[in-house]
Amino acid sequence: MTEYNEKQLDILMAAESLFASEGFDGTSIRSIAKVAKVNIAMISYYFGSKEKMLEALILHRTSDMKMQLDNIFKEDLTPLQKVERLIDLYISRINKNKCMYQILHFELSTKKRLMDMKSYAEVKQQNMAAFRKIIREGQETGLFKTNINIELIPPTIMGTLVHFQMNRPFFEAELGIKTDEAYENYIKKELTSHIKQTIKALLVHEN
Amino acid sequence: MTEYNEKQLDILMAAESLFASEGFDGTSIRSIAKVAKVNIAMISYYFGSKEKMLEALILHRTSDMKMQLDNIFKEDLTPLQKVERLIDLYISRINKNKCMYQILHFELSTKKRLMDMKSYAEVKQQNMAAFRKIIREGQETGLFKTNINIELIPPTIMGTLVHFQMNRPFFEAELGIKTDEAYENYIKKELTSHIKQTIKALLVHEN
Amino acid sequence: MTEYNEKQLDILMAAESLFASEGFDGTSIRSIAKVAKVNIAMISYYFGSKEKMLEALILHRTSDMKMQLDNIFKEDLTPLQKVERLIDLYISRINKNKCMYQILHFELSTKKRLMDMKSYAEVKQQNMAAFRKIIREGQETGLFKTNINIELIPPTIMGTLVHFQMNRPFFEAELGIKTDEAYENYIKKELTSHIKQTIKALLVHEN
Amino acid sequence: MTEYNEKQLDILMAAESLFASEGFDGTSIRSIAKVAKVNIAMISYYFGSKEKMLEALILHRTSDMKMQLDNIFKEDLTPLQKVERLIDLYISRINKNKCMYQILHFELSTKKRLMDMKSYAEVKQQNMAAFRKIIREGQETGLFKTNINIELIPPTIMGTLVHFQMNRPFFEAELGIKTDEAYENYIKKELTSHIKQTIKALLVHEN
DNA sequence: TATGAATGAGAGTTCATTCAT
DNA sequence: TATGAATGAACTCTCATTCAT
Repeated sequence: MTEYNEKQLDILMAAESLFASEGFDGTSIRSIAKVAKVNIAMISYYFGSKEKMLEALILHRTSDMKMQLDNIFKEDLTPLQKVERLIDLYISRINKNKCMYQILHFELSTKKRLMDMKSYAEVKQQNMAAFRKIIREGQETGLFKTNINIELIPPTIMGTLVHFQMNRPFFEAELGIKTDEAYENYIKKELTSHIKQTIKALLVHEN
Repeated sequence: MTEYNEKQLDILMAAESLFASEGFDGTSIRSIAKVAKVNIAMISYYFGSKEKMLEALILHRTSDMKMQLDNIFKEDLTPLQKVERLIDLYISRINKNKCMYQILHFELSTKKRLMDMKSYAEVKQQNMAAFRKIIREGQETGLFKTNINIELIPPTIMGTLVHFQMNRPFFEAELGIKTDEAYENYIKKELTSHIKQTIKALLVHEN
Repeated sequence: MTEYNEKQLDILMAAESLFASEGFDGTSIRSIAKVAKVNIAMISYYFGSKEKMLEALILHRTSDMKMQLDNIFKEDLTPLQKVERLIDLYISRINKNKCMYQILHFELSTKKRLMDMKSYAEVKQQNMAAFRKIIREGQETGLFKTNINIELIPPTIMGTLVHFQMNRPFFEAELGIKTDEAYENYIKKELTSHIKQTIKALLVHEN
Repeated sequence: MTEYNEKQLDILMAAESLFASEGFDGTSIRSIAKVAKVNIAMISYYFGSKEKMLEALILHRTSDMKMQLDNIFKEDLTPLQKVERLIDLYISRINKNKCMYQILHFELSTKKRLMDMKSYAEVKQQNMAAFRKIIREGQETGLFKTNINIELIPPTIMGTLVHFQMNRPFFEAELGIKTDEAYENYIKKELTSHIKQTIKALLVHEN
């Protein structure tokens, strides 16, 4: 949870944006330095290396994510309401951290990054654990079906959302959406609603 | 639909594998040449440039995908059976072309590849069209619900599957899977079953 | 004085044009083959190498030049008339062989071409000899001044002409000339006249 | 008029010498780096690219040339003396900047260098203007002939000189000159004298 | 005789990083 | 602490040439 000074944050934000749009290997530290308006040597100087800066960036962002779950459990909600709240949380988080998810999504899939992904793994484990807890709760009270594979619920939610984000040009054409705003709106309304409907159909006995 | 000779295919397959695991920018033509056991100059010689080789690769693979849909419509199946067949087709296709999907997934998401993605877009449009047709058929016969967003069904299927593929290390740990074979098996059985169950829950009225 | 077949001549002419405009090192055998519409391997096959083709080209063109001098001496002309005829011959020859002179001009000045320039040197020696002969003739008959450096007359003629050719963009601007035709015309009239006037002033006593 | 540090000047001088003897395309940046005893990457680092370095070199040298003309007009000389002084200036300048003239001479004649030659063109225009001014002055005072093409005087001077420089091997043989020193001496004495005599014969009425 | 396929060498350029200050 | 200068390594691509047919 190291604290970064302003220049360091400039670098991280420039890197985040560039890594997301150009990929890690496709981004040179020169371009990062240019966007962040700092000296080229600063990156190695502050973070040690390009790779270590990526680690720092991921750590920085994922540590943000960690402490948002607990609130859901504090309120007095039905299991289904909790699931819906969790879906809302997912979507808003991914929307907010689009760039970071883009990076994670790709970098995790290449075998060469041997970096310390513990932090991110923890976030995912927490999510999984939260889901498991809520669903078991719903199953115990007889609200939720029991013949379901709990571990595959989060990938259904996340996967649908991420797929929709990453194939944006296709869906823009398919759905006749033209502006950034309209796309974000579609996600917030239609896609969110669809995902909730899907998970609900999977979990809850019909009427 | 150009035909390639053996060496050209060697190059394309080496590139496919490396691009998938290292990314386009992370892969040097030297490493491709090494894996394909050809001279470095061959890549430029055959394909013009690294970038054009990627285009050729994508074209080569996506043109493969195009002609597999029709069979489903020829058989005499219920709409639900057709949907399930379609899901099977998706999964086997993605499993078979893991590398290409990995590449497409990333390259499509970076803004810089302006290459001709028509071929791939057509495949996706065909898939979407197939789904639309089947689901409308099911709706007309009263089997399927009508309050669903058809366009978001394919991303649900694809997204779930791709997410599971790309976060493999996490799910391996979470599910205690250790071998490649076991992971593939899990996809073929549990994940396939989960996706079918999900889509069915979404489409069909509970009895 | 080897005879070349049609394809070989195509190659030589393509090479001549490209060498003149792009330089020897700036011209690839690929581009020559393209312009000449022959297979790339033909150049090495016919001429042995790129360098040897240049030699062949120079030999081919300079051997053309060799046999044009004698006529002047056959006619019954005054020494001054002979000088003027020689100047005309120079200018028409350089105009006709612009490309070759451009090439020679450059290639001769780089130290690295160790090629056999005998043929071209012979042409120059012949020219020099012709001049010497004519001027001595004029001096003996008292028509020409005797305090002149005969060896420096040819470079004065050639130099003026070549300089005008090679700084064409500058003189076009300076003289307000806009078309190829007008430039050629200027050479044929004004420049030729100027050179003759210059040489005459140098050689002949003002009456 | 940018100032260059020592290493940059090393590079420029190495490049000048190599470009002159090998041509631009015939010179690799590796060889420049070797001669200048700097790292290969320095050339791109300092000048951006090989081509830009050539531009920098030309600009550097031509800007030197610009400010040498004025002195002639300050002194109290007859028009003929001024012409002779101008010829001396030309010759010494070309002798001093042999390499640069060699480069300019060739690069200007290939169509592909679209670089900013303004600086050099200005030098030439200044020269032309100086000549025009002096000759008109001589014509007005009745010293110089009026039936002459002023624009063609500079190319006569320059052309003769350059031709003599570029065909050095031929003239060495023809004149029996064997050393660098002797050749330079020949230029300073015989050639200079010949050019002056030529221009004088062209301009001035005999005795 | 003629050629498409293939190649090693080398081109210019950019890279992440280090070093002296 | 901060940075401009500098660098070796690696990059993609093109070169003239050769070889098997």
